[in-house]
Amino acid sequence: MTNYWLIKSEPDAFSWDQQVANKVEPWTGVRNHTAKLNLKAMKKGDYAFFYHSNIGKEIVGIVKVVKEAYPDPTAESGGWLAVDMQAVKPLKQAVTLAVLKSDTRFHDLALLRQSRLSVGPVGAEHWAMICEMGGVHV
DNA sequence: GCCAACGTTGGC
DNA sequence: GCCAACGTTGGC
Repeated sequence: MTNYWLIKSEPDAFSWDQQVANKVEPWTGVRNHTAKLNLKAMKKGDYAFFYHSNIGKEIVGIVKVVKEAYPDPTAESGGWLAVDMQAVKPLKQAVTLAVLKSDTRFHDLALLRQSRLSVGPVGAEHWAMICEMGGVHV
């Protein structure tokens, strides 16, 4: 059973272009318990949207989980977790936060309901709709 | 630059 | 255990 997620990154700190260049990237630095639980629930092969917060405020690409949760090497303590993400493909057309907010079908999307959550789930229906809007299929 | 949301800290 | 103060995130 494949699950779908959305992960946020400020492009100033780590952008989609860097994700593509690096191919596989350790997703570290999550310091929020709700987000950590989401990381823990990720299975190898799950897909995630790559969202640019602050600058762009749009979904720009798709990544997949290639390594399930393991202790975050950037945390000295606290039991924080990381996963490894691999770039899959960019969206042909970025899907902006403004568009998602203006569409009532997305009102219960975690991204909109909890704006500060950096790792959140995406329902299968939402996933399919956003892929269609982005002009991609996985 | 401001502010809302929300998590964390510390006094009691 | 409650809650005020404070810090951070992220949209506008």
